[in-house]
Order: sequence, then C-alpha cells, then structure tokens
Amino acid sequence: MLDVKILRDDLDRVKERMTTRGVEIDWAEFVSLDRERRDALANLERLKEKKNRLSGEIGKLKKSGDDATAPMREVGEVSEAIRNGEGPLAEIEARFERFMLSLPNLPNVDVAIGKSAEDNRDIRRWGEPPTFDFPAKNHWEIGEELNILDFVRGAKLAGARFTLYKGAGARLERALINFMLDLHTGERGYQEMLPPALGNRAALIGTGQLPKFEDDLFRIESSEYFLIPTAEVPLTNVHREEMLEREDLPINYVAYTPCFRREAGSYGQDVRGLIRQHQFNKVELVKLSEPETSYDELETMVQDAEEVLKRLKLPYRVVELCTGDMGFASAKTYDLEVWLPGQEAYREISSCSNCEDFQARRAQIRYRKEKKGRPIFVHTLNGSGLAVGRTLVAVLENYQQKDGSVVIPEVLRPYMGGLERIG
RNA sequence: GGAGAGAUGGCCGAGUGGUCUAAGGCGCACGCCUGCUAAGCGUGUGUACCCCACAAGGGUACCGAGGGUUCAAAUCCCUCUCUCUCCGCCA
Repeated sequence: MLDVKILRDDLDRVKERMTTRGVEIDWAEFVSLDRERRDALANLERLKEKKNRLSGEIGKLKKSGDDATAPMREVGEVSEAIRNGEGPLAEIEARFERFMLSLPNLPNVDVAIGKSAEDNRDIRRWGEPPTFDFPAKNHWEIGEELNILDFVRGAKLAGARFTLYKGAGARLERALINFMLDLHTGERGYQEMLPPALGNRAALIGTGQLPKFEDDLFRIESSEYFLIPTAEVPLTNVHREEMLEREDLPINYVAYTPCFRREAGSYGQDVRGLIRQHQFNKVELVKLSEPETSYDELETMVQDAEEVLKRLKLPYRVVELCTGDMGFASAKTYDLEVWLPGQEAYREISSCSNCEDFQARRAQIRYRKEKKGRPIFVHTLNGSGLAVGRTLVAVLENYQQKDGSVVIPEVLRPYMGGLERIG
C-alpha cells in the first residue's frame, strides 16, 4: 500500500511512475473518493464532539440533581444525525480502502522503464552452457526414463500439474532442499523457519496477494485459509502488527515450504514437466531491513541466491526486471535465470525483490529509529533461494550423460548418501 | 469435540455505567542532585486519522474483533477470534 500523503502531495508524479507499469488506474476516482471521505469524516467528528460535550453536561446535571431533559433531547437529535452519517461514511471508507489495496507499488526511480520481459536488462552471466555430443533431452524425458519422475501417476493422485517424485528423484529434491537450507543458515546468516503452509486473509493482504489476486490462490472452503503461494507470505508476516527494535534489524529468515498456485490463465504454458506446477517446493529468503540499507540488502540477497547456482555449477544469468514486468508489491526485482539445455533457454529460477515499505504498511511492521522517535515502516525483501523443482530440472538437464544417466553435482553427494550418478 | 478461565498502553498490572481526559509500577527521555561499582528527586512519555501550512493549536477513534443496550460502556448483553487449564480423540 502506498502512503496516501504522496498521492495527495504529488499525484502527477505518482501517475507518471505508475503508468510505466502499464496499469490503468482511475485517478479521478481517487481524488473524489478522498475528498468525499474527508468531508464525511470531518462532519461526523464534529457531531461526535457535540455529543460527547452534551453527555458530559448531562452527567453533571444528574449528579447535582438538576433537570437534564433539555440536553437529553438535543443529544437525541445529534445521535440520530450521527447514525444517519455512519452508513455512508463506512461505505466510502470501504471503497477508499479497496482502491488503496488494489494499487501496485511504485517502481524505484532507477528501474528501467519497459513494457515486458523483452525490455529487461541483462546484468551479468555466470558459467558456460554445456555442449553435448548427443541430442539433449528435456527433463521430463530424463525423469521418466530414469523412473524418478511420474507425471501420469501425479495426475492420477491429484490432477494435471502435479507430479509424483520417486526413488532417487524424491531424494534429489530433498537433497537440494537440505543443501540450500544449510548454505543459507550456515554461511549466509539466515535463521531457519518452518512456517504453516496455510495462511489467513490478513497475512495474504499483508504481502499483497489479496484482495486482488484471489484467483491465483487455492482456498480452503471449510474455513478462511489459503494455501500459501510462497513462503514470502508467512515469513514476511512473522512480525505483522509488531514494533521492532532497531538493533533487531536486519532480520534474515529462510524457510523451505511447499507452494501452491492455481496457475489460472497459464493454460498451454509449460504444460509438460516440472516447470509450472500447482504444488512445488521452494526455499525462500526474506529480509526486514531499515530503509537506508534495503538496496544493499537486495544486492546481498541476489548473491545469496546466486551462490546456490554457483556451487551446483549451473550456468545462469541475472536480469533486472523493467517496470512493466515487475510483480505487484515490488519496487525493484532481479530474476535469476538458469540455463536449461532441454529448452535451450534461460528460465527463471529465482526472483529477488525489494518491496520497500509497501508490504510493511499493509502489514504494519514498524520499528523505532530512536528511542523517542516516531515508528517508521521497515523495508521488506524476498527472494527464492531457490525454486527447488526448477533446480532439479536444471540439474537433470545440465548433468545428463550420453548413456541416459545423470551425474549428481558434487555438493549434493553428501546429501545423497554418496551417490554419484542416477541411472 | 466437551468444560472452565482469560485477552487492558513498549512491558507488568488495577479498574463491574458518568472527573477513565485508564491508577500504580517497570522501561524509556530530559533535567537536578550526588563522586565511589549505584541510587535518589523532578518532569515528561501511545497509535491512527481529521481540521490546519504535513507549524502552533484543536478534534475523533482505539482497553482482542464485530455488533447491541444507554443521554453516557474498559465496565452490561450478544456473536466471533485467539491464549491457557482439564477431559476426550488423534500424528
């Protein structure tokens, strides 16, 4: 959520920057709503002030045994005027809040302006895409031939976009999770968390999935819970409605969780294989930081995610998303894209964003810079470190051998009981 | 699932209809005093929003959430959420 004050003070600049996201926003609606709201509020508060004053007088009169019928009759009229005003005000406030919650974050000023992924900026590349003296296979071919991924039975158990991992495949997924967690906790200063995989409405509003993107989420029908689409939701909400101490910051959390996404509107995209699933595993990094250092923290977080790929010796590139390609809550985002020989393309495997105070304002996560100072919103950051299923895809495709087997990256072997090769 | 208890300001904790404009304490901030590993004394101390120049000043709301009774609610009534204790069931 944006600060209402910047909308009032500098609407033209906000309009201009918001336009770079490619979203249509009814600004006239905002201006009139804001005006209506303030008028109605001021009017009602005047009435309440009068009512409180009269009530006090009645109390004094009654105490001294005097007649209070006149002020009581007057307060009755004021009360009715208040009742008549409350309904309309509540309606205006609800509309105002809906509007504010539906506004995406403002892109940071130094983010490149663009319309789509084509306008993203290449920041750096690491590693060389491998060359094969045989036709490179897709991971779903490799997985099925090695009998470690079963898409047919995954569909039988749940449906399309669900996969059953088997044997060494299941273990490889688990090895990747443990490897990533150990790296981030052991060497990169993150505290490991194991949060609920379901979240309530307030949590999903806090990080920005609700109210606008309910269609992307799985909802539990019998109660007001949603399956989390990412551990960003629970991790960022850990300190929702809390006042933090300056010395606590930055806070660095890492968590492995399953993630659940409806993938509505992505029919026909990545229909085969593990790339786009309704349920997938992810190791997520979240930071809460002071505003002054959040962009340094973003750079660090990207490097933390990159380190996973470096140790796995998987070639990748870092891209900076342009204004038109960024997510709802983000002010600046870097994507890590890993090389997939089966597709001969770089595919997203991590997305690291600085949301500045956008989520903190929704979730009321604040701290005091000085003991006596006013509370200020922290900056929140999140990044995949990494998407586990896609990492497994990258391992299978980059480490595939001519004989159909797959070599296990060295750093994973301790997690695989010393296994060096699948198949 | 059943029974009971509870939810008050950064923290602890009083408060069962009208100076609650929330006692008291801790913590914190500022000042004073004092020189001996510290204490004492005084003053102040929330959040959000609205009016206003985002100043001074003023107002409204907030005692888990929502609704109700009343001229008046932390206080009475209803619903919900969460926490704790006990019982049952269960990984």
